[in-house]
Amino acid sequence: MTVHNAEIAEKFNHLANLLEIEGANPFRVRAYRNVARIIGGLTKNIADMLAEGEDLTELPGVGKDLAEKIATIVKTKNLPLLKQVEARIPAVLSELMKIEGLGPKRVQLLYKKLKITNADDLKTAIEKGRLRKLRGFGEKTEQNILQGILHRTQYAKRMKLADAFPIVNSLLNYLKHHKEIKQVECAGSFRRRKDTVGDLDFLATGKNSEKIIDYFLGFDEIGKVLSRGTTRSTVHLHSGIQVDLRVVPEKSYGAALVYFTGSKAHNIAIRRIGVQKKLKINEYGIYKRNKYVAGKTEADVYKQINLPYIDPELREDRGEIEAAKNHALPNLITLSDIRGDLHCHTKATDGDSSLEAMAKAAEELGYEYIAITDHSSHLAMVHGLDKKALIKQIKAIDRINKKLKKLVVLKSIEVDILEDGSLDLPDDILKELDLTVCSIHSKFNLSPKKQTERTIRAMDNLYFTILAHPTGRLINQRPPYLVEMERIMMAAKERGCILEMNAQPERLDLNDIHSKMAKEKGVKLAISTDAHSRAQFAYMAYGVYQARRGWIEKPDVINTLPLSQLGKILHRS
DNA sequence: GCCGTTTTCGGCCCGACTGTTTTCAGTCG
Repeated sequence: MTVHNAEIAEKFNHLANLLEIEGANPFRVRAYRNVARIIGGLTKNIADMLAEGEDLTELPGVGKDLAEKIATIVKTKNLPLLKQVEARIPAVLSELMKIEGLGPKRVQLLYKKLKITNADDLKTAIEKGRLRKLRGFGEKTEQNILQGILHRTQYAKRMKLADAFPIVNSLLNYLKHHKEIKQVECAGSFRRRKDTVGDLDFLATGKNSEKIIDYFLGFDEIGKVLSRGTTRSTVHLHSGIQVDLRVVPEKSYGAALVYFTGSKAHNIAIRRIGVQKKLKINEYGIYKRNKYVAGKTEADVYKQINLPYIDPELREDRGEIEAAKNHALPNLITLSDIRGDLHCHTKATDGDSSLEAMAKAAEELGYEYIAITDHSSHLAMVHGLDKKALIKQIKAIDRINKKLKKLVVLKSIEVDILEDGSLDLPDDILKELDLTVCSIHSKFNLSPKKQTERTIRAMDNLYFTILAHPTGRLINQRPPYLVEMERIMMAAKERGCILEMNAQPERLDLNDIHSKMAKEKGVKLAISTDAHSRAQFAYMAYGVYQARRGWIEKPDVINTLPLSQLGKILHRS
């Protein structure tokens, strides 16, 4: 079994944490964190790259030493240096660093002086008043750490992007009502449209920053104020979500927006370019010999370092800066490019709305087509359709298409891929459909090899069109099932099959990295909502966000095509 | 540990806020 990129990245992150606690050279620690991030964002398997004889030192931030360490992990599944460090200090200290208010220095002190290695020990020590005897620790710090432990046990998970939207909108509405505030935006991973969001970073401009901070602290959803300065404040909402507000002058808005949108790695990369050009870049602007030269808009900031504007979704230091330098940034897909939805359900199985209601809603959205894809009978708990029921639905669609003027309803099914790779309905009925959406809903625990071969066997069926939610993950609920994604993509490409970017907020499957991988391999995508009600057609936005994070452009996505061209893609053979 | 239009050595992004301090370390983003 080959080592996954994520496992390699995890080893380096863990190593970085432990070395940081030991007080190692911070730049060496950063080098390990950096390589973890680079590997985590790769669209190729490191193991495959090595097998093909690629030189890993070509990767940014990877030199001779790291290339050797990576090769050792791939060969032996072990990192000897990590073993050595773990022999010196307990591996679990890495976990303590995740508690708010605890960094490497404090964790080191707690371990050295009080032999504390976990949150339970720490809580006991605080309750017995042992912490405040340490130099640099006082009563307040004790209480803050205690709160940090509590907060972490209650709100360990990042929220789904879709869950952030209503909170962001309500706070934006509140802030926009203050006359001192000129501009306000939610930046951070929310603005990069990452699939999950940790805390929310708001940015506002205005002259009287203290008044603005005061007003912010009057927001009625605020539970606890963690910090409060003249230009910045951090709070927890009643819901447990952390919100930061930063106030800067208007001329700094662009620079601050770049800074607060991140990612951190992207910021470091552009500041480094600044250093090369003898420019200092911070959240207030770009400075040449301490003189302000730009910062009002984001485009101004990028222009000063000779780069075009980079869309927030791309700002992960995953090649966007290189692409910007070469004028090769993607022209990202937008919601208005979408002409139809190729995956949705009706009352016939587990949807909430009738066929007619779904068609009407799609027409109101201005779509040219939708595919009705109810479940097949193998999914018994939703009363999936058998052949007879599907024939009945086909006839109903024929009747409704006669009535519709602007929209065409395509006949389809979300057909289960069975354990042996066969489809859950016979070919003689599948051939009557315009397309099929094929998915795995059982046997998630097969070995990666078996799961992959199951999927590829299914694609061998000439009536297989789209592979739905290719990894089956449910954010915060179920990990992706293990498949060899590169093999699946190559198989899809050879056979003319499409991969789905499922837009349900808890799925977003393919993820961003897999989307980018699909694009690089030339595999076409369908962005589909899997709507189970009329309202869920709106999830298309989340699918498009995720696709944008995966560098996807309009031509990569089949449901940007007019119906006349779509048919050619859907029919294989 | 990485890296090179000042460099193969000596740098490495930059600033706000808190708490425990008497001038600053630690943490966070």
